[in-house]
Amino acid sequence: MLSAAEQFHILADGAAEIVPEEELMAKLESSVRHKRPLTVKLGCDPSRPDLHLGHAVVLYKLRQFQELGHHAALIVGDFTAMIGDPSGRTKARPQLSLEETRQNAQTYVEQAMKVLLPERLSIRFNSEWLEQLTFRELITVAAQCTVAQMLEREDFARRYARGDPIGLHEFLYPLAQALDSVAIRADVELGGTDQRFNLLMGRHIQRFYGQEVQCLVLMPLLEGTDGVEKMSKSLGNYIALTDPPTEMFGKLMSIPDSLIVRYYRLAAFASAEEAQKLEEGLRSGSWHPRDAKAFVARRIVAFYHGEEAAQHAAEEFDRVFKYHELPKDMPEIVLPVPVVSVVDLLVHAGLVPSRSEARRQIQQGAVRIDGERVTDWRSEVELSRERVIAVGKRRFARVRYGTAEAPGHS
RNA sequence: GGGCAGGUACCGAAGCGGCCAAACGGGGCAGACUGUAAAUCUGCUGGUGGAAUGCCUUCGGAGGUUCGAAUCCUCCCCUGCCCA
Repeated sequence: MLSAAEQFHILADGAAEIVPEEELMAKLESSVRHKRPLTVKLGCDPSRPDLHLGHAVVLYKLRQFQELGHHAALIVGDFTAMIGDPSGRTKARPQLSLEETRQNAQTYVEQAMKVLLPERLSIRFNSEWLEQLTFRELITVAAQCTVAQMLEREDFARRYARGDPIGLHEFLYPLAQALDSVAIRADVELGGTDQRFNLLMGRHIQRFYGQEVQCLVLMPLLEGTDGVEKMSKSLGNYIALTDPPTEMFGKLMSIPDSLIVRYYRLAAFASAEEAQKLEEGLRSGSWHPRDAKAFVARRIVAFYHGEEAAQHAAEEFDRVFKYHELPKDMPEIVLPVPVVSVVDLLVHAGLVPSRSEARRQIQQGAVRIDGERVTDWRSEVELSRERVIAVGKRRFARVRYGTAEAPGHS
């Protein structure tokens, strides 16, 4: 087992903030002394079971705790997910049935396991204790906070100032999360920096229950592929852990140069030293930004899909974008008619959502068939031989004529 | 419970009887430029349509007035502010 100081060094690496540092150090020391692993909590929201690289930043930190012999506790917020957002305003918290919650939790865990270790891991559902909570107890807990304190939370403050609605129950969610910490007697809670308030509430409420309070390890928020907003599914700037290799690689290549080092650090889990080397290389010019980005992308893809897939994805990417060749594999569509209009072709191939959109794309010169740009949307295509159609730079399909019946199975 | 201001396309926000599928900005998509990008410039951005001052759906919901409504009226739902 590593010394407390060595552990601290590893754990602090990459963290945006540790609150408070001395306390974590003390906990680690006591852990080493008594050979008692720390319980490290990470909450997860099963209403959105698709994990992306932003989640991975925190998950990886949790894994580091595991590697150091500590115990990871994944808390599935099934209770809050079941309640949802009664006002129905936020789509972020849809109301889920118990079954949906279970299912989502399962896929969540499956995806999380791409980063976490299966050992020293426990998965708990917070309905286990929140369901039992009495109204009396809820009021007692709620009494530990003032409205002014709640309004300190940045998004509440902002929404309040803007005159946006805030549901009363929203004030209860931080408390629920804090009660999770109480329930499992968390020593440490992990989260993104945007979770600071909620995690601090855990300390507050733990103290109320006379427990030793948790430390916070806050991880930086990873920007999405747009390079500005934090990565999130609703903004559509995310890279999912389940994205296939080529797609993952492609998305990674589209991030702005300014994020190369950051992604290397946060998404490829490079150490501070490695990141510094890359940064210097970029500055001195010994690393071409494009190559650096590909290097980072490859390392990330390799983490989730293996070295071979990463290499394949990199080659495929070069083929399509660098040398403007066709991708090796693209969807193959079989149409039951020998001749179709280009517009129908695009729609049926699923390359475009509507006929109007197909027309627009053609008018804008985005459509190519066998490399030939299509200029007239009224033209027709003969499918006596296989055709390769491309819409824009990244949408491809191989289309040929044949009977519609796929190998039947029902 | 009362008063006031609001609810418009993916988001923000104009429109306030016909010229509105609805200005503008953001986002998205496409083209040019590149290193794949970013930045920049340009175009497109409800559906249908061999493209029409056409048809269909859309401006919180339901009715109504009108030749015609996002725009006027009635009721209802929702949000914010103020008062009680």
